[in-house]
Amino acid sequence: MAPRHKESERDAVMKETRELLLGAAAEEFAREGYRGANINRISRAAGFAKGTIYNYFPSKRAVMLALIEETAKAHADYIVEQVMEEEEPIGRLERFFQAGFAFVPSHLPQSLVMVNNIYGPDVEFKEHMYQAYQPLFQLVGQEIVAHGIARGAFRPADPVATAALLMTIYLGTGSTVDDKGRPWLDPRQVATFALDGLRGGEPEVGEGGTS
Amino acid sequence: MAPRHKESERDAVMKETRELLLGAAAEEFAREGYRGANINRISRAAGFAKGTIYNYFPSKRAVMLALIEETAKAHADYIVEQVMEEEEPIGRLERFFQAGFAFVPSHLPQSLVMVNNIYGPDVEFKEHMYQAYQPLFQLVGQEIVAHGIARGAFRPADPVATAALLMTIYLGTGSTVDDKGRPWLDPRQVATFALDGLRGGEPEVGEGGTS
Amino acid sequence: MAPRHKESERDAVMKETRELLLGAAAEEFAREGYRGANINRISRAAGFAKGTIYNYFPSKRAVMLALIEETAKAHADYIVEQVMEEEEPIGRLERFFQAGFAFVPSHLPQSLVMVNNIYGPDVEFKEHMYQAYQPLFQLVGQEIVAHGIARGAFRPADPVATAALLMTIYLGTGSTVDDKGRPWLDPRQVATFALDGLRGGEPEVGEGGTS
Amino acid sequence: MAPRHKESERDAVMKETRELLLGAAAEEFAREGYRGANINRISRAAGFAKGTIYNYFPSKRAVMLALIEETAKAHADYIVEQVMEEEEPIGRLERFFQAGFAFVPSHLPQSLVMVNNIYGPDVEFKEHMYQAYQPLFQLVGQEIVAHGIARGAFRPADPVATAALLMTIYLGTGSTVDDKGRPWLDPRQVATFALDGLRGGEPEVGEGGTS
DNA sequence: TATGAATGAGAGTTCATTCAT
DNA sequence: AATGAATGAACTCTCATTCAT
Repeated sequence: MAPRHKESERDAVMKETRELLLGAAAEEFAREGYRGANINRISRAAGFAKGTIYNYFPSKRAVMLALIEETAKAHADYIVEQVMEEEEPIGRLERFFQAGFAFVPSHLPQSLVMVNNIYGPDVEFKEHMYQAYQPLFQLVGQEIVAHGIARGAFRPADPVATAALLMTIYLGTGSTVDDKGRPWLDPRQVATFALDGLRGGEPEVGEGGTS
Repeated sequence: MAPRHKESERDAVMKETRELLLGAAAEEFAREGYRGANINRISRAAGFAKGTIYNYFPSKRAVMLALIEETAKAHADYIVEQVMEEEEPIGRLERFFQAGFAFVPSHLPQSLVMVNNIYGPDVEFKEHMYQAYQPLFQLVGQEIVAHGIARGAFRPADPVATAALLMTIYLGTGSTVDDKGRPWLDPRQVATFALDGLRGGEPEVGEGGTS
Repeated sequence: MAPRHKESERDAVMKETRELLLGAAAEEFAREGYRGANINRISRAAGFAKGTIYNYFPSKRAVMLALIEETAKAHADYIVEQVMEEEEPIGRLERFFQAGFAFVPSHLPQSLVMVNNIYGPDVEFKEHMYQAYQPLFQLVGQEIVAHGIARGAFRPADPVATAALLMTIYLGTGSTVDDKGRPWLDPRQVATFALDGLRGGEPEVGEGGTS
Repeated sequence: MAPRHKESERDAVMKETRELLLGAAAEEFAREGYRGANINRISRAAGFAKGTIYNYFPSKRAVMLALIEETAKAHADYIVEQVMEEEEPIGRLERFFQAGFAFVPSHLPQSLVMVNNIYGPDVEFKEHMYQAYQPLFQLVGQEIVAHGIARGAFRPADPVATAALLMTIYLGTGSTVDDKGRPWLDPRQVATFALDGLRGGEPEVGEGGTS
């Protein structure tokens, strides 16, 4: 009944509203944590009345879950674009870290929220994170780790688990940039660690014993 | 007025009550996060009425701050005892990781809380963590990193920052042992990374370029 | 966006809700005192859920402060209307006392709260009372006291301070009408005192003496 | 069994402890009001542990009731001593006011508490005040008011009610000395009012009207 | 008699969510 | 689709009172 472009116009408006809400949510969640976040404040910060957010998400939890998904997608797009321009394993790994360290400040609230969820107490969010990042884990596992192992550049290891490790490292590293800029962790050094780790020296440290 | 034994007996009881409360707090904070934690539940879980915890700590925040301090102390004692039995740098580093990986499961709730604070949104807690861990950072920085650098076992790096990095690595690694034991991160591999990283291959990855 | 009537209709409803809440607050404060008053009970007594009052006032203190202001305004309107119909100083003073003694029973809870604040321990409330009553003090000071002094009907005295005294007298007098109607103080006699006091006989009682 | 003076010594100590507690209670009640007062703080301020006050008074209410009684007694003693030195009605009235205005600052916390109770919401305290002050009301009523009326110095009035009025006036006046010394009410002027009021000019103001 | 740890009812306040407009 | 008043569960913190020592 209504003209078709009206429909799609409304769709566009709704999509934009949704993005505004998720952006405001990222900032609120980053600043206050999930429990401390105020959903009314999110809706207001996005420029809407407090009830509006409930037209887009059924609950506060659903906002976080949606934010996790969106961020994982954006993250994956960003990483893939950068990594696939390179062919060599070492080069891909370097690209991966460059892209990773660039992603964090350019999506700071989102990154903080992700890290918060990784190490936070909420099991459902952790699980959702894990699911949402599967595609990226797979891709990094295949196109960087397995690729490098196959070419003999890296020592053998589980590709997906290693991908998770790599991402966790730079996400965590990037997130320790606190207000006062106190450098608990040094990104450069972290990257070096990771590269050395993948290339491998002798294996075996840990419970295994020294003998 | 009262005999001295009575006084010290009371002190002992109060000290134990305090420990019970902090133990219950660690579990609650680990399970629910700071914001989600219920201070009445903590007091009940420790075996007391809900008001009792306020005879020991003036506020919920104060409970967390005290827990951070206690844990940092226990952590430092634990690490130092293990590490100092060894003389060789590589041996010390291995001991450090063994002790670290052992500390986490033996103080799981406390460790989860620490990690949660490191990556959580509360700036006061972060700051307090940093302060409380200074002694351990110093010690690890001196007795492992600087010690190893001096003996040529490790490549040069800032000792204290490196100490923070090492601890963050195993704390974070140990804390991803979620309910289902899903191994996002593999401790052994992490330790290998770290050891390789300290021993060094070529430096330079990250923004710095290859030059 | 919404039609204008809707807006003003909502405004009217909110205003009425506010008045209901302040009315209930006056009764609760009068019966229990500020500290003893239960803000949930206020909201319930006004016909709302306990949280509703927080949509109108940010705190319990704010409710009291608003009540002080509203009452001072109502009080001033009431007094002014009565007093200004008369021209002669003595007549105005009589009108003032008539209006005052009539105001108290017709706004009994509010009056009790005011007196309670005047003689109560809360300095912020006292200060707020003083500020809120300034307009009435000024008016009574000018239109009754100074007016009467200028015409030679009253002896010279500071108009504003005298206004405060007069009001305090009838507020206090009216407020001793306790549940059992026990007449500690007799309004008629009080008014006589005040009139005689203003008209003056010999001055001087008390420590000083003008000689 | 125990020697007799030990007994009376203990009585003396207990009496002093009681006085210390009531003194601290007066200050706490004056500063915080009854509901806001903290009974533990009272016991501490008196130099004892928080439980000690319960060895002397069965409850917080009982502390206030005892304080009312003690203060009324002290007040009566003070007034009677001053007033009875004079024979003439006017002289007695002047003495009464002098003594009254002197009593308030020399027993400021107690006076503030009394006034607070007179105008406060607690009916039991009001009642207790009224009972405790009966002896003083009777005395002032007889020895000043009735005495003066009998000698033709004052106009006829109910002696006891007038006594209550006079006391209320100077208690209230003295109690408006707030922190900043803001003079809502001027003691001198108040005394003049009262004297004139007793001596009488024309009667009739108030609801009766003159017409 | 004095002590102070323990208790638990109760209060102020927050905020996710609902729903009539 | 957007609004915001209303709701009430839930939470932190206070403190009068008890009682074993």
